[in-house]
Amino acid sequence: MKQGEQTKLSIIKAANKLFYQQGFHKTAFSDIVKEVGLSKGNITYHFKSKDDILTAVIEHRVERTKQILTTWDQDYANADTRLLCFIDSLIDGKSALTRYGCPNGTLASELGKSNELTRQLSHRVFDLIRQWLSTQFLALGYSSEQANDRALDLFTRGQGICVLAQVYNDEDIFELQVNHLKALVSEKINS
Amino acid sequence: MKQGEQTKLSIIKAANKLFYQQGFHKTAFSDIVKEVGLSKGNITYHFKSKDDILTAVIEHRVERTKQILTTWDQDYANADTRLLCFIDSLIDGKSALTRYGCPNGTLASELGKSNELTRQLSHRVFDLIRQWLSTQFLALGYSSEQANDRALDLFTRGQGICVLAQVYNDEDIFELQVNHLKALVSEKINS
DNA sequence: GTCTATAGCGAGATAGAC
DNA sequence: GTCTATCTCGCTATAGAC
Repeated sequence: MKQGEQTKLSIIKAANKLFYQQGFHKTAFSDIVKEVGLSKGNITYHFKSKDDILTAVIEHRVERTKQILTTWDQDYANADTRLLCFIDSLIDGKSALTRYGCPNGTLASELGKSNELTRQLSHRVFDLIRQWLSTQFLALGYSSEQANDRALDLFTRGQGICVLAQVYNDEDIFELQVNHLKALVSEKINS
Repeated sequence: MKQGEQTKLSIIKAANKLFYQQGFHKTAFSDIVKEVGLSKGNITYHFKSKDDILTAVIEHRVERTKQILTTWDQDYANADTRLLCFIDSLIDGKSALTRYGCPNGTLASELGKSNELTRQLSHRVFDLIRQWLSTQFLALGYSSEQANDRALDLFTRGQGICVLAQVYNDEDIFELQVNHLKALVSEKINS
């Protein structure tokens, strides 16, 4: 990787972290400067505005999500194992998810209010995950329509749990509720 | 109501609307000034800072929520009717809920990241609703523990639906998913 | 490609007349 | 209690040296 690309990536990672932990509007350009440890001018050289950084961050999240889903596809042969793997990944991230909410959900909530462009970008991450979930349920033997319903339901509940757990700042609520989601995977078809 | 109180209320209502539609950090003091139609100095006379306005807005939401729940308690005798009324109120508000998300959920998501005080204030609105839901399920014959579970589940799903519907900007997803929630009320006990 | 310096604006908050 | 005028600061963005 070229030096410029490396710098760009470090900026994206720093911004990604701050947008997640503080929110987009609360995060100032100077916060990113501090976090990444380079000069303000240098960052502006790579991204001409804060909105440009935001776009890059969301693109980065899209790519990262693709990677993870592909890895799961490669590592696990069975759809139910994959789905449980998805759910376990929520448990693994419970500390951050409880403290800051879902990275994609909270960003979408914040930006969706005012910014149509970024709402559509967030939309893409959501689609990736929904489609992947739907594909797994399809492999489990559900009909196309049922699989979509299951995927949407599982996803919706995951988002809701993140909101509630954050409000109550309670990892136990998070873990308990997420474990309930496992029933959605193991339930009998047409039940 | 005294004149000062009236003015205070109009400021709170304007801020409430803007915090909902734009988010807290995106809403500038001057936005509130424009919305309420009074001078900047006058607003500062009633609330010395933006954070003060925020606190008042949340208090206002708490009181408003109490009012609504009390009204439902008075107007409907049966717990299942009350619960359906809650769900129908979501359908009624689907346009705004899809466009801007849940007022309490999105505010909590935004503020919970950084501000412990306001996270706890949001917490109060959530508790009111959760407790009320739990009370209704208790009246339906569920055990105390089951009633709490049902309430949390219903609430969690409602929040998740708001997030998804906002991301996709799709009122149909919203209405469809919310209608699914009615099953939680009419399901047989211990099912 | 990275830096320092600064421009220009709008934010939140204050002072004081009426 | 409401207004106008103003202050100060921190924000995003730009210019130009190295």
